Amino acid sequence: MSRQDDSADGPEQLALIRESVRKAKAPKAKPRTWRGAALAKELPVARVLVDKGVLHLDRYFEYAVPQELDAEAQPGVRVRVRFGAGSKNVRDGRREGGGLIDGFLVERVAEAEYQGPLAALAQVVSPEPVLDAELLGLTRAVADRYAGSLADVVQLAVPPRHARAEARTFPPAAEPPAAPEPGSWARYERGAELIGALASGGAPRAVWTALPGPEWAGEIALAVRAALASGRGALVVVPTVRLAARVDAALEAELGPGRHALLTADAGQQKRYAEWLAVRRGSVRAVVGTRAAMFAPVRDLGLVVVWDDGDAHHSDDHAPFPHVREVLELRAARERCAFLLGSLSCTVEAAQLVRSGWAGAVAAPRDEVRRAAPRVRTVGDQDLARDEAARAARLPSVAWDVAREALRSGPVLIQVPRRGYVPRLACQTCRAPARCRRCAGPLEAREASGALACGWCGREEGAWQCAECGGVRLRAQVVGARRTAEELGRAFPAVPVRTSGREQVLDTVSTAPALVVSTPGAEPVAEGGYAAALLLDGWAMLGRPDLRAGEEALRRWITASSLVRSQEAGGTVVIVAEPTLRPVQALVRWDPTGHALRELADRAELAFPPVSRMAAVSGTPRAVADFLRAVELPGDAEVLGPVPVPDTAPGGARRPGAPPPGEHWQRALVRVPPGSGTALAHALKQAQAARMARTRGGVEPVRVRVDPPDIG
DNA sequence: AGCACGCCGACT
DNA sequence: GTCGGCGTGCTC
Repeated sequence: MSRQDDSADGPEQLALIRESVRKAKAPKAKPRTWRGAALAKELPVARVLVDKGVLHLDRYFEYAVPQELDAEAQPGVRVRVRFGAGSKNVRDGRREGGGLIDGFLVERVAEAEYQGPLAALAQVVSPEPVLDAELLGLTRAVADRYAGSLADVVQLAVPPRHARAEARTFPPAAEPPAAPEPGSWARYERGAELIGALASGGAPRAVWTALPGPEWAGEIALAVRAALASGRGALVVVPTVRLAARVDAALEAELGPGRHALLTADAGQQKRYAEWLAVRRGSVRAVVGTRAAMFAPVRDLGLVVVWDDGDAHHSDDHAPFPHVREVLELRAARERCAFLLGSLSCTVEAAQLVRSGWAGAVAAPRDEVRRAAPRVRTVGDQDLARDEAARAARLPSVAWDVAREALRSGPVLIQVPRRGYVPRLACQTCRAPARCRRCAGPLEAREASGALACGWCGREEGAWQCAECGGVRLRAQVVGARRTAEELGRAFPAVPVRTSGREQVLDTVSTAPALVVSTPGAEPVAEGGYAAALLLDGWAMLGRPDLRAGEEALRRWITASSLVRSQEAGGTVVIVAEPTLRPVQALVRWDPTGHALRELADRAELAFPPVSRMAAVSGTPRAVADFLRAVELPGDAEVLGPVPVPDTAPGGARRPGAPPPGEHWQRALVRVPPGSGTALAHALKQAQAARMARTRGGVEPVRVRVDPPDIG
């Protein structure tokens, strides 16, 4: 179909197209929308990403561009269009129905691919090209990576509009700062090299194992400054608002005021959009924020940084659940910029980046690590058995002694597992998990009565006996933060006890002696460092039936322990856990990278992620079976299961994304070797799209998730 | 998701 | 004949 020249009936070029299609059927159809309205002379067709759920995965819809919108209807702008079956009702010359909905103008083209008649753009909401070519490319790559829809990813990437913020004018960006000296980066092998490469416009990729202590935030700020010095922009993503504030302060100190933006979801809509616009318009060249900031439209990006990639906050909680580390990897590759993954600990994925050669390792020499880390002492089962005091007081005497001694010189941190995090009960003697006799689900102690019951089927267990060794005693009672605080308060009556947890998080504590009871992730920073830390109930953190249990436990211990003074300054950590366990040994030796490398080797042997790529397909048994039959998987794909999905998480809480109440779902895992991840995602997306298209004839939905988080 | 279209049975 | 059931398919 060719474009008509606009001579006699110029205003109606596209209407002619309509007529040629319609001629056979309807006598005449000239929609009111176009009557008298001229169309844009150049590129009169707009491709629009319509924001309308998952119904049409990644399809663009074409609209005619009226002349008066020609100038503003540029790629990337938000538009409003009529959409819906009602707009097809043109027989009597009326064009009604089909409400106005939002969308993004993706591109302008000369000719429509769509064979039918086009409707006109109703409105350009604002001329701000929020979804420009770069961001479109990134969001599409993320959607492809996760077998998700482009519209879903765009929703994560572009914050809601706020007109007042848009009307503001933004000052031009300040001149680049001078290149920094390496400073405390000199403590790391290849640290100075990294800063030098950033400052001179290079694009190094590094996995950085940070030394314990609070310096990491300043070190990130220094890396950002180096990237800015090269005339480029920089982006830092941290897991929590609290850490964002810390890096924010470090950036302020390094760059001075007004040189960077803080992008967090907790700011109000107006502020959030204003900051985002300041970045988009190039007024601000450095950004720190929480996970949504991973899409921040930084101009001429020179460096992306992700801090503590093991923190679960880095997984978005909206479909398709992209992970900050993965998205920033994509950005580093697409925008040819530097990539810095920093952590006190080390994930298997980070180890994999180094192992594969994609990134280089930046770490301190052993003796530097030993000097900076606290001394770590373990209390294992044998110690506990010999320790009658521990029985009575629920705290081993080593811990008492260390705490008493440390309280002379400063605060002591006590880390206790969060309630609800605590997993299944285990046999006192052989530590085998206690399982339900009927369904093999995890046994739990009922909160109110203390009675034993299955976390899956609810069956009560009156007379448990270990299936492995015949033992009849269970180890269980994890003491909650409040109870621990009370007991410690009685034991040290002269010392103030403070708690930091879910409901109230303390940011800092002073150098004065105090007992600080905290759940993981909520540990306050102590000025000058804690004199000691007690990591209680270590076994509970390790008992989770999760592939990541060891890595996660180590990460939490290291995070808490790194707030403690160095060994030289007398800092001590006591951990109540078996000294033979791998993560415990890694803590004692302060070797998170070694731990991750060993875990990685195990995963490779079992063909588990990240050495393979996995996707989960869940739904009713029939839906999963139908889906698996229809999907055209790559030849090297392997299907595991399906198996029933428990609708409660360990601990009894309804897990997010659980099947609708009353339905019992199944889940299959699909696994492919490295290199076939893209093909897998593509196949899943195709099958899902085909399914959506005829979701009417009683077709039940399936949920597809690439990189499922809870493989156990 | 809505909403219209279309191909079947009960009605004025 | 025609009104209206809901199963099917489309939305530029």
